[in-house]
Order: sequence, then C-alpha cells, then structure tokens
Amino acid sequence: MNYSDKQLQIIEIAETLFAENGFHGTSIRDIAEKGNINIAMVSYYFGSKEKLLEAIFEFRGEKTKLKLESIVQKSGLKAMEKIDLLIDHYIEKIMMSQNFHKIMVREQVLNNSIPISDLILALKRINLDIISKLIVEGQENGEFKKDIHIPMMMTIMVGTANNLITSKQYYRELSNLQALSEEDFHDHIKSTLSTHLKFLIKTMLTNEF
Amino acid sequence: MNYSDKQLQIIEIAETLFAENGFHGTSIRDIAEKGNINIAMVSYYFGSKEKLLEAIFEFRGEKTKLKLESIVQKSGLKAMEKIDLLIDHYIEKIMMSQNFHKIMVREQVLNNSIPISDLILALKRINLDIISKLIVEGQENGEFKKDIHIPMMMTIMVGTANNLITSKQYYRELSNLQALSEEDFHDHIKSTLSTHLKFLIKTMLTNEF
DNA sequence: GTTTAAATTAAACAATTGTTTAATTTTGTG
DNA sequence: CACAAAATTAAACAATTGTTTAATTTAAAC
Repeated sequence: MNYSDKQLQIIEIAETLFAENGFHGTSIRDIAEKGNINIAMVSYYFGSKEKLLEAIFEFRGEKTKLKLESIVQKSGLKAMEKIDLLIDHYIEKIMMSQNFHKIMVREQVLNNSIPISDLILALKRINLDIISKLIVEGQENGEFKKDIHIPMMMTIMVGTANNLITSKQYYRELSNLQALSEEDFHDHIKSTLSTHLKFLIKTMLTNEF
Repeated sequence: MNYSDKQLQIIEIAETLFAENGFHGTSIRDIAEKGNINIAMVSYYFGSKEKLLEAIFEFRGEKTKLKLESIVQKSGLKAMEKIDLLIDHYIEKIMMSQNFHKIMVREQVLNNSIPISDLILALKRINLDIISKLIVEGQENGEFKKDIHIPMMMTIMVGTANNLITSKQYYRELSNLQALSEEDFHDHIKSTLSTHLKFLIKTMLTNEF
C-alpha cells in the first residue's frame, strides 16, 4: 500500500494518540482536532477508524523484512556477529517507533480483529524465519549448539524489549534514574538493553543448560 | 479492602471481559449481562467503572507480598535455590491469573489514571524489594557475583512471562503446537518458561559478561 | 478558462456510553 | 409481624461515539 502525505499525517497523529490513550480511548474527533482536519477525513481516506489502525500496522510492517535480510546475508561475518547486529538493529527499531510498539503490545493481548491479528502474526513470522535461518547457519558451522528453542528465544528478546518500552516510567523510578535527562535516559535504556540481550542470547546459543 | 461475595462476582466477570476486550472495549452493560445483574450495580458497589478497575488491582495485589516473603525467609536453602522457588512461584501465579496480567500489561502502557499507576508501581516495588534482599544475601555469601542490574533482571523475567501470556496464540502457531490440547499447551508453557528463566537468571547471577 | 475530479466542510444520524434517579423488593433485626 | 437498611430494578439523562450526507471549495486536466 502507498499512502499520500495527508494519509501519512493522519497515520502519525493517530499512532501518537493510540499509544497514549489506547485505540478505544481515542476518538476520531481527538485525531481530527490534533491534526486540524475535519472528522470526516478519517472515513474518507481510510474507510473507518478500525481500518486506520490496520493502515498503521501495514505502514510500519512494510519496511521490516528487507533490512533484516540484508543483515543476515552480509558476508564475511560470523553468525554470532550477525546476531549482535540483529539485536542492535532491533533495539534501534523499537526505540525509534515506540508508539507503534506500544499499540502492538496492547493489540496483541486482544483477539478481536482478524485483520490486525493476521498483520501481527505476519510480522512475527518474518522475524522468526529470518532468525531461524541465521541460527541454522551458526549451528551448521559449529558456532551454536543444537537444540535451541527459537520461539522462546524470540519471546525473551521481544518480551524484554517490549516490557522496557511499555513500562519505562516504572523502570525509571525503580532504578532511581529520575535525575537523568530524557536523552540520557534514552541512551541508558539502549545500552543496557543491548548489553543484556547480547549476553543472554549468546549464552542461550552456546552454553549448555 | 474487603469485598463481599457480590462484589467479588462482579470483579471476576469484569476481569474476564477487560482481559478479552479491553477496559474501554467493555461496557458496564456487557458486565451486567454476563453476570445477570442490573447495570446500576457497578456504580452502586464500586462508584464507577474506573473504580471497579482499581478494585481489581487492589484485589489481586493484596496477596502478593506475603507469599514472596515466606519464600525468601525460608531457612536451610541456598540463595540460588530460593531464586528457583521464586521463579516457579511467579510462573504459577501469572498462569493462574492470566486475565489480570493481561489487563496490567495493557494498563501499564497507558498513563492516564494516577490511582492505577500507583497500584502498578506498588506491585512492582514489592517484587523488586524482596528480590533485591535475596540477591544481596546471595552476594554476601559469595553465591552471586557483584554488579547485578536488578531492575533489568526483573524486566527480563516479567517481560518474558508477560509476552508469553499476552501473545500465547502467536507463540502456539509459530511453534507448531496447535495439535496440543489446551492443557498440554499450558503445561508446555510452564515447563519451557521455567527452564529458560531459571537458566537465564542463574547465568546473570553467576557468569561474568 | 472551463470542466471534472478530488478534497474539505458543517451538519445530522442513530447508537452506545457511564451514571443517576426514584421506586420497589429483599434482607436482617428487634 | 413491624420496621429499617440494604439491595435491586427499570427508566431516564446528557454526553460522546463512528459514520454518512450533501454542499462547497480546491486542484488538476484539457
């Protein structure tokens, strides 16, 4: 799908409000007010509020696959080095699109809309497939051990990152980091998450239980 | 707070519906219909729909602390053995109250209601304090290494478990476990989660980065 | 410049929302 | 039984919701 400038403007505003107040907690009038547009424009451009949400998922999902594959197919790198690149790329992506990930965390709990569920499943499947390919590569050349539970490994990685994003304010308070500037806190999260995820994944891929 | 039978009935029905369809996605009429009660009863017993949600948090939060402390204070166990007990207790708890945890995951993303935020923070603080005490104990007797990032460790544990609960259906499909009965799938999740969390936490507590 | 399509608007819509009211029934106490 | 408090009910409420309509303005094509 290709979206016009006007559609992208609506998508971005809706994304912000859906992340802040939830899908049902945001009215079309809220979106219209924040974007200085008429309330009929959402229906006009997207058909309905529900389809606007689907558009957000399509828009964010579109670019995912290519970047991941380009990392996995890089030559001259060990599988473990690619893993580290993937982790940092994932952290970068989730930090850059926090609003979208907040929406996805909230929507995946529900099971109401088939189109949304399908879009989420498609996103997860892309990630799983690409990671699986890389792990098999590492197993075949002896870098990684056999018997790696890849879905659980993904759960650990995605779950940890999502939890950090969606409960930032609690993490900040419980870690006594209120004094940090927003930017410094942002950097802290990225580096701490990177260090720990790399360590954990490395351990899962190489150490015996 | 002490809740009457009637209040508990409403709490449980609301918990189910809030978990399935979200707080804003559930109307008081939905709750009334499912419980065969009059729509005025929610306001009568709790004051408002929002306060009903707060009651759910209070009700579920009440029992948390005591059980955790009883584990940590058990004598004749190594700190690492207590960690394993805590992990299994946490998994048991989250599996027994999946609906509540789905609600909490969704609500912690938002930042709208101060009472709810306070209740969530209080729950997190209790967990953190008790775990911290145990980890210091393990560090002092040389079982655990220094420089353990406890909030991040909690994020890994809680994030992984929450992610598994809130995206069960995706995990099931991506792991090709559709053939399992509901009960077997339930058991699979518990044992897989237990194995991995214990392994990861053990690694974080003892191995150098 | 005229014509056609696209974009935007204000208004209205029916439905649903949480909450309150006032009347009625049920329960518990003496 | 009589009385008071608690529980339950149906009805009404004002507000908000997503969506549609028909009219108007803007933009693009010729």
